[in-house]
Amino acid sequence: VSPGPTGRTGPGGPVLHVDLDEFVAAVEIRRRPELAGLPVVVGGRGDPTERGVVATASYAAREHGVGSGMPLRVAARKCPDAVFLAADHAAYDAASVEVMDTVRAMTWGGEPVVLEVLGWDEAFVAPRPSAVAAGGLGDPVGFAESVRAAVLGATGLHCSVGVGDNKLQAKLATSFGKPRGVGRLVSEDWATVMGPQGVDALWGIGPGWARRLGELGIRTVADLGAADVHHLADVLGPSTGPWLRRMGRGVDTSPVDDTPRVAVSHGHETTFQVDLETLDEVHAGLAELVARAREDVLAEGRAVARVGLKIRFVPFTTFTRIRKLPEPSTDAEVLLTAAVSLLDRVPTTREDGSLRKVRLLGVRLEMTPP
DNA sequence: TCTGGGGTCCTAGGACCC
DNA sequence: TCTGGGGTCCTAGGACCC
Repeated sequence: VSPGPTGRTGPGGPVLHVDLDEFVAAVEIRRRPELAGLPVVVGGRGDPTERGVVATASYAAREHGVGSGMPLRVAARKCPDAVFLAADHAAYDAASVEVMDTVRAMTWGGEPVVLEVLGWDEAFVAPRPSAVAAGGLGDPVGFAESVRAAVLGATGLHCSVGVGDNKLQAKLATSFGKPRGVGRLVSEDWATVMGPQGVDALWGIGPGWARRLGELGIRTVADLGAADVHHLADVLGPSTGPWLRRMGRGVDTSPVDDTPRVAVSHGHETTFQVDLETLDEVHAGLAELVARAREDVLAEGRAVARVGLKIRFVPFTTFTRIRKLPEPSTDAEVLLTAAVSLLDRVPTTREDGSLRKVRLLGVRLEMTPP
């Protein structure tokens, strides 16, 4: 793992968004070539009769209507011949490092690129400000093609690349390039390409915001860009309102920033294959989750400031509770005691005093700043 | 055929203090 | 004769993303 030199770009230069094609499925197919072209579904423990959902489906599986977030049982009904696999996080971590190291080693305009990693399979890429100022970057689309070729050559994995004048545009452009291609969306095309689309086509606007905006009569990206900013701020918040309007106009001034992310929290949660029915089982479940989350925190040499509990009862009623510790701690007993104590703030019993059936438990440990 | 798991950020509202 | 106005800390939960 070789972190690149720290840099960030200002507005002005081109921005690329690199997104691996069917990443998780592609990693599985790479090590098992006999799966190529077959419907492959990764999720849960790889058993479609269990509780779990699809994490990634190969393009062949998507042709059968299988998509991420879908219950595995549904996927098995839609595509009985699919190969179901358990998620192998370590393999995806390793493949991701291969890809990111490959891109990070590239130069653009004679200088190392700035690479901002977003997750396993996505990154923003920009030229350094000094390279922008010096000119001679060449055609960004040509550079995007060279990124695709480099990643494929070094890792055997295909990706798509978006080219834009900022991160928002580049991110959206990638979908125009998928799969195995380059898409382009720049400011001068914004109104034509994005204006007529629904607001939920934007990155960061999901069903919730789309519904709230719809109640204000704002349905398209063009509507959003033309909305009154004071009204949006009043109704949606002083920070969210203006942010939404800027998005409607294709404006995004956030830099591509390769400063390593500092984790805020670590957590684990489990949906049980069989609902828990006793308090002993719940305590044992919490002990397991606390232990796993604590290992992640210790691996970073950090301490825990707040302990969070998530509990989902049958059928699907979910509560979250969180508590600040009197002082930061990594002590296993302290963390577990805090997690268990949060159960007292949740309605855990039915009218007859018996425990409600527990479908999911989760623990989240929020850390002090490093 | 019921609805994962890992995260981040934002907002609202209550408590508390001056 | 109704109960100011900030500011900060804390928690619950919504919303979104991969």
